[in-house]
Amino acid sequence: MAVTPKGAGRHHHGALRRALLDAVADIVREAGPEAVSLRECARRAGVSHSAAAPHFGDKRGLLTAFVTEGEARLAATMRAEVAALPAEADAAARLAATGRGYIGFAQANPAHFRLMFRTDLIDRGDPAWRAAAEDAFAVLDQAMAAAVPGMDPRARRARLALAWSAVHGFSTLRAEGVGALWSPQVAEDVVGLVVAACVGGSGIGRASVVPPPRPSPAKRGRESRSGRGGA
Amino acid sequence: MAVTPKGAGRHHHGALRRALLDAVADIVREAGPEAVSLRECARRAGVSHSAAAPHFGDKRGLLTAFVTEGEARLAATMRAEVAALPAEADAAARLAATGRGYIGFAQANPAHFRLMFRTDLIDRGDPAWRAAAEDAFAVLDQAMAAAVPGMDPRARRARLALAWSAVHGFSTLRAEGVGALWSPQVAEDVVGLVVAACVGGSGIGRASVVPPPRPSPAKRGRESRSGRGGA
DNA sequence: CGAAAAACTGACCATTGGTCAGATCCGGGA
DNA sequence: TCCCGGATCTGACCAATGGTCAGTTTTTCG
Repeated sequence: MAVTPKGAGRHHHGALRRALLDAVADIVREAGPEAVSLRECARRAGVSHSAAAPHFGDKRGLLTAFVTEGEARLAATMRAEVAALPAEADAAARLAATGRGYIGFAQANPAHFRLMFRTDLIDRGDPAWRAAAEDAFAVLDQAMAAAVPGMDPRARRARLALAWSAVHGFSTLRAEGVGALWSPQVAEDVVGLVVAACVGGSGIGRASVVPPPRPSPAKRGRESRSGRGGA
Repeated sequence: MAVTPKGAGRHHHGALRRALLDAVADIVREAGPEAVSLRECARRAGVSHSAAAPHFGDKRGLLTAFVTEGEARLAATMRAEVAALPAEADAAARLAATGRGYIGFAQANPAHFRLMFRTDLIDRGDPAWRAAAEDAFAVLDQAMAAAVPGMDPRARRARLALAWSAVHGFSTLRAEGVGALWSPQVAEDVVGLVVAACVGGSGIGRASVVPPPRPSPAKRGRESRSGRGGA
């Protein structure tokens, strides 16, 4: 259908849907999730504020579509972090990479991340959102399943909850501006501790964790890629 | 009402400040943090919406005062959980109790808890809020310090970040309605895992942790036995 | 070509937070 | 006693927001 150059253009404005979503992204990036208003989005897209209704229904619909893209990007970030691992990386290392991906996404897109968990602003019944959220969760779930194979359900669920809670809590506190003293190094250490707590007692092969509580100076594994310090 | 038995009343309304804060608490409890509006609070207190200004300045001031009380109650809840421990409880058990207190407060007051971390709605420069927040943090900080004495700074900070992130993430996801499948048992298990990860190897005296991942020796089979997407 | 369908506009409404002049009440002086 | 200063509160205004609706414009299709 339609030989219109952009594909979806009807009025003199093409792809309004995309333009509105981009406007949301801009506003969120510039001024935080609270600054997003239907009218400002429409203003930036050059249309009247009523023009969004045919595409998204209401503000909640617009924001739901926006955070749905966020879920997809979160899942992609986690998968990319795993894919960047050397081929011989074991399941624990892949679980750690998944956690780094989660935290990394939240750090790179703090406002977007915050909006993704504002359940009052999004429609959690939306099928597209639900699918995207479940897919993102599946990345973590499968990484955990691979890291602790054959674990009994209760223990496995506890570890899944721990891992998700830890990376989510870390990301949330950081995005919200609390605990500003936390550096990327701390993030790395937290992920290491989580993986260690999930896959076994203390010393796993790869996940070089911060040393155990003995004051004696144990060999602290040289961490891989956490070059940048301080924040 | 009441001819101001106490000393703070001037107009025909006594303690307006307290009445407004109580109104906030009611609204938050009944309809969530987003439903709080200056006008509705004033309506419930029986005054015009401008009456709040002399007491709180603006809406942000009112909410800041409200969440300041929340920080105090959070700290009190954590301390109470520790105090309920038998006298012979060790530092690890006290750390676990602190974590349970954090999660318990969030579960008992989900909307209040959510509001406490809406940094866009509160004034984080407010001295009273700052003091209350630091006091609440100190509870966790001191419990951790007692649990891992003599640990080097980096390792200690990583464990502090892990503990705070885990209990905060768990509480947030729960208050936000995500991960609804998580039971109190899961909360207990998560706290146990966190404490174990912080204080050392695996088995702490009191914190009954879920069993470690040693199900059976040689098994390398299906790892990708897909998990369920958490709704 | 013409009609139906969809996108979009502009106006209207209720509600919100903030501000302001002025009314009201309190306490402390003359 | 009378009256004034200061704080409290009211009612009115304002700008902005989200939602709705009738109507206009554009596209698509019969």
